[in-house]
Amino acid sequence: MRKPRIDGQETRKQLLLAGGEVFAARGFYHATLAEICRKAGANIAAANYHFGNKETLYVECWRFSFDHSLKTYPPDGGVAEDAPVEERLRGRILAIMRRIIDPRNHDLDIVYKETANPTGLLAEAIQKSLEPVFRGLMLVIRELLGPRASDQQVLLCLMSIRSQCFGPLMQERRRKSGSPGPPLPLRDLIMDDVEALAEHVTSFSLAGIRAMRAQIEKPKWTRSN
Amino acid sequence: MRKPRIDGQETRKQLLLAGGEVFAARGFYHATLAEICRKAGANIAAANYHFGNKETLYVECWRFSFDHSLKTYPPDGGVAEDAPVEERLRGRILAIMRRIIDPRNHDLDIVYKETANPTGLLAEAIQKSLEPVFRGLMLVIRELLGPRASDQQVLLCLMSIRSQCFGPLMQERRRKSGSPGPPLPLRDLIMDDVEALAEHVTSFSLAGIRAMRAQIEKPKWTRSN
Amino acid sequence: MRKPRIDGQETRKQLLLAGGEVFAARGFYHATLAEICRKAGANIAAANYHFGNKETLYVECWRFSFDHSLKTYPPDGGVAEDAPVEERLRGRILAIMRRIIDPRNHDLDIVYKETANPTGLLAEAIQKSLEPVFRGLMLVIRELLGPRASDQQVLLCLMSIRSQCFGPLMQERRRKSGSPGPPLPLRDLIMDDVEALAEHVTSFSLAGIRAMRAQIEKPKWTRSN
Amino acid sequence: MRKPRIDGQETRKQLLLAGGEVFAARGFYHATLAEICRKAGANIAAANYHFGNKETLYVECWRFSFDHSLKTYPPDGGVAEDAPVEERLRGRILAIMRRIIDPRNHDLDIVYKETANPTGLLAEAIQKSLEPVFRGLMLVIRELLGPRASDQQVLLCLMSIRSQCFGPLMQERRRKSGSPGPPLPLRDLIMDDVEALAEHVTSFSLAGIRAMRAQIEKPKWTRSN
DNA sequence: AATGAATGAGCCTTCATTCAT
DNA sequence: GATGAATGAAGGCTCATTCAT
Repeated sequence: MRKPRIDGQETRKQLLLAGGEVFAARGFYHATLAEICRKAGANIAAANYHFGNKETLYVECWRFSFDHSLKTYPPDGGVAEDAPVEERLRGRILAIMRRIIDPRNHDLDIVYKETANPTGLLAEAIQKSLEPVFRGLMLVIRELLGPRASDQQVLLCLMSIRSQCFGPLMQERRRKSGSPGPPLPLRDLIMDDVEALAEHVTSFSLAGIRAMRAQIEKPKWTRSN
Repeated sequence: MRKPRIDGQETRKQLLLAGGEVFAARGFYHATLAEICRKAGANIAAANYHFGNKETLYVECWRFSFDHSLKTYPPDGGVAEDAPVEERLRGRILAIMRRIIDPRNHDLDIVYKETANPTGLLAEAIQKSLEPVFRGLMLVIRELLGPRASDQQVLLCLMSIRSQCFGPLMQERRRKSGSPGPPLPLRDLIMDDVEALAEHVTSFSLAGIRAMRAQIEKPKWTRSN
Repeated sequence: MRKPRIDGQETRKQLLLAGGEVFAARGFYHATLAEICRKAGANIAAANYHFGNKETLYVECWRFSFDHSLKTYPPDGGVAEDAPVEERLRGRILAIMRRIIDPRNHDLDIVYKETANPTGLLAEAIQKSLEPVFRGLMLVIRELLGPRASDQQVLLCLMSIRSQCFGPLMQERRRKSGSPGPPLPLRDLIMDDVEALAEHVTSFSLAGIRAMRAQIEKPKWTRSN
Repeated sequence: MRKPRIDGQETRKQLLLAGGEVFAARGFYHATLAEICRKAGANIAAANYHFGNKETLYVECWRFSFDHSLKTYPPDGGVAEDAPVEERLRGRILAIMRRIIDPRNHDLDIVYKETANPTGLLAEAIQKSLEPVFRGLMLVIRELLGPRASDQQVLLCLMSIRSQCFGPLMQERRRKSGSPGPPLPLRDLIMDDVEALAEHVTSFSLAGIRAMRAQIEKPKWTRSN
């Protein structure tokens, strides 16, 4: 009753796909090889055959998921480099949100779970792969804040935008995970229209950034006012 | 050789305190009764004796932690009801952040872990206890947005502020948990000064809200522009 | 269906006894907690409850076995300190052999298995507990060799005696372990009479030691002869 | 991408060599086919392909190792049959010890491990191949003991010599296996000079045998003394 | 009231073996 | 002839829970 092999790497790929799902849904510790292998249609020993142990499988799943994610959703959102800076900000915010919302995408879910219950196994991998994303966002923010903005001010704005992108993920995941109900009415309306959400975050943040720029460039009058 | 107990409820209280710590640090699934009981200086069977099972202990720990948290940090931040609305917003944002930062406070950590790995056990409790907090924040936002704002617009702004308050928590926790390093420089400077962070979130968000109000109240001109 | 507890430490003791048997029969790696617990009439988790892990159980079993062994068979064989040196040698040799032969004794079997497949867990324990035995034997040998014997000469004789004591153990164990048959005829006759075996080793070794002493004290004549 | 093989039997030979090493180092149960095949530069399935199962490989490895061992170290130590009997004893003792010490030789290590954890697979093979060695030694001993010695007396002396040859192996192997330190000082001095060790065992044993012969041939005077 | 002792379920991992190529 | 892939069995360990005291 051995399973016929269409491709030698097929089982491995199925394990990576199933692992991405399960690790995203449960996190490293609560995920079980049994569930992953069942979803992949493989024996429970297959995971250890292909990846040696659970930890390696975890890292490989994230890498696999991240690679696919990056291809599908380029960080610049497909907006041209010479487009207006507001457009480029909108593009980047939308790209992040689409990555988060896409149910076939698991890399950011895994990062989220990893942050909640750190294993330390993804620390390096996450930094290496997310830094470019945030660095690109930072350049856009710096451009919007003007040349006199300090590093700390740029980072504060980055935090604000970043949090608005990732924040809704928490609630969205609870909805899918079968939690009883939304904590507040109307939430679903928001979540079902990513573009509207991205539009809000963009305009909300643009206003915040412009206010900060105004304060930077006219500190005396602002105070005296 | 019985351990002296002035009050039979002392062990129970120690279990609630230790449980708050451990559930906050590890989440429901990864927390073990053994660790909780060890920290509480109690036998491993004490948890089940006092609370019946792990699940009940979990809910009780959160409730205990939340009650204490609410007393220590009233949602209005101690700002008078007749203070300017901007001050009341600043007060509420600062109150949330202080709750998060306070290392003796565990309720929001537990909520965070619960969101990452939902058990469903806290859904109702969280909603009942957090709703007043957000509802208070919503009233302030509605006041700032003006009478013509829709529910959805209020909720969008609530989401923006809420995310900016909770977002940094993720990274802050990673720092304490012994994760190697900050993903970006200067982060520590921000986290060590909660008031500065709250000030940023407040002014950043006030600008966002005001921009939205401007758009609400002058829809024609905005459109025609 | 919980097992009634006559004594709280009863299970622990049964585990130590069963562990001694199984570790002696199979060695650390091939011994299984399942077999030990079955023999002890305990659940497979009981071993981990009482000892934490297999390694600790291993060390404790050896210690338990060694303590009992040392009480039952004092290294001097019960011979008075002022008895003739030949008698003291005979007593020590007989004590070692009785320890080895006694089927209820497992400490030397465990040492033997540990030597074949070292875990490193017993290194310190063995040295601390066997050194006194061999040191006592060494003093007797030095007395027999005379004051002019070098350390190395004493150690060579110690090795000769020691090997003659332990050597037969190898074959004896094979007989009990169900190996088909003795490699040579008449072996059983020897093994069934420990006293005769000890007598042989004593007189054989005394002759060897005396010959060495003769060579030490009359080196010129021996050579010229 | 097939690995080039000049001779189809090359892999088989490499497996026998690698198996000898690993079985000698770990014994049958603790040795793994994976390690053997890795050392042999072969696929993990090669072992079962060539030998059917682990047990057959084990027996074949021992046979292979023993055949080579017997060629390299003839039991008589290369001493002529008409040499003095003491010389012939010395030759045989030295031959055994050299076989044991030679790091490329594994057959006696395998026997040692087999004795510690018997599989029963080598019982017949060992007897058939070791009996000639001990039988040769026995003839020499009988010659030294004289015509009036009983079989049992010959066997006792055989045991004494045999044990002195094999005994040090236990400690020597522990030194190589990375065990921390020698149980007694100066041991290394002894082990590093096989010839000196063999010389000691020879003269020590000759004295023992001669003493036994004296007792055999003058039983009355000895008793009356 | 409180606890030491015990247990069953479940997990990750190793390993010899087998199958299809 | 030879091997990559896959699998079932078994082992050590963790943990929430329960029992008897």
